Amino acid sequence: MENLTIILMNVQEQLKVIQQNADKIIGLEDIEKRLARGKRLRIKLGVDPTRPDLTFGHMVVFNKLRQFQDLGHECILLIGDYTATIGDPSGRSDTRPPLTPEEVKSNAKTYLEQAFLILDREKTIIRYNSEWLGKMSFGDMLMLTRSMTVARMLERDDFAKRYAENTPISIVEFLYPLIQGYDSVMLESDVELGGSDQLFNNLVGRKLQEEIGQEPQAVLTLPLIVGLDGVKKMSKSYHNYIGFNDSSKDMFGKIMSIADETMWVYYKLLLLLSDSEIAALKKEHPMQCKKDLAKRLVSRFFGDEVGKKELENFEAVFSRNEIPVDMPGFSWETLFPGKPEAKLIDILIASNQFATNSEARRALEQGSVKVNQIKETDGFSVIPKPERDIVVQAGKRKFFKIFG
RNA sequence: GGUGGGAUACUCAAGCGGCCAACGAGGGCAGACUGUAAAUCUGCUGACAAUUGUCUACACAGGUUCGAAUCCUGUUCCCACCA
Repeated sequence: MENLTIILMNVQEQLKVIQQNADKIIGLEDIEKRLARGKRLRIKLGVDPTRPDLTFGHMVVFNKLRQFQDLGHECILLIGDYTATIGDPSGRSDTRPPLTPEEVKSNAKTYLEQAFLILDREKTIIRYNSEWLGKMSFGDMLMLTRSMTVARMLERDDFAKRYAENTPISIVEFLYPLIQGYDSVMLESDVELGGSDQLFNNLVGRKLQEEIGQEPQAVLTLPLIVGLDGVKKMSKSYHNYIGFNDSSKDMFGKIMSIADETMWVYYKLLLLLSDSEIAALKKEHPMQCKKDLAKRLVSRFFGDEVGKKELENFEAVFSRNEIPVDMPGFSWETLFPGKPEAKLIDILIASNQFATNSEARRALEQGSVKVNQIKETDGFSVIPKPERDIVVQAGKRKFFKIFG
């Protein structure tokens, strides 16, 4: 079945798919040669299970792996479980504590659950680098370090920068690219995927394979996607990300909050639209395009029904200033058992929608609170136990309902 | 191993004995304006408290003082330079 796909699609057609959205491809001719002789390519994507929450940044790379899957190639998702238990030192900002094997295992599990929202579960081969790294001796490791020089390491952009700025670089960090490269040797991969920041590391794999006499892997990097701020790359540490685990409402809202320019990038990298398709979209009203983007992406993760629902919700709340179709609700009796009335401030606090009481107070002071669509600034105004539902709103995002 | 420098709220970064819950910038939140945004302008941004009150905070532990983020002592961690 898979082989059939390969036969049906000729080399040039495949190369076109493979090259779509690629940032850099090192060894394109190697890919072409292997395809020409009918080889089923082995694709490697290494993932780091220290942070199990996937963002749309990961989606760009997963999309590419998915494309390879659809072409019928052999796709390996390599979980860096061994490396995670050592601790990833790359954090200039925060040092990540090494994880225990149990943590790694459970992280990997949640990671995979999310990854399969994009990947084809049936066609994904899962491997763990502890399979071989766990068996390596110190001597083996020393052998490996012979293939790399300090000067070459310092070619890597971020190392060079940090060295110049006197920011510390730990020796383990020098070891990481080697370890990653060794993974490629063990897997005998034909192509390694990664974000554009992984170029150097992935090239180390290519080099090691060559030294050992394997056919060197090609390296295909994908652009890093820009985050919600429209400036920095999407990353959890910048708090500018959209996560696979976000609620459908948050996902929709976050997408709507991106800048217009960012939207086209998302169309291209996340939905894989072609340039001509995007050019056509640009003729439409940007707001319409953005709503459509949000709806399509939310549908991708939550299904068409939810996508449609969130669109309606958004239009109601933001375009028509209405209340959303669904929101959290509390019954009066659970909040104020036996009480015939309550102060507005106490209602806000009891609803648990505010991180602190002060925050609730501030919302009132700033005039963002509405009760049944009517603005309220006095926290001490008394609300009687309602006969019918009342809707409380704070800002554009917080809504909740109290039923009597 | 030696010498110097540093540790302040989400981040960066002032403050160097009272006027400090702590300048300023970024971020976040809210309001105005808009096409959802972006940009712009304005306000808020430790907690608790029915206005000006209390508590907790400036690495940690003590001390000096009427009073300390600010001075002293010790501890921990970080950085640079020299070995």
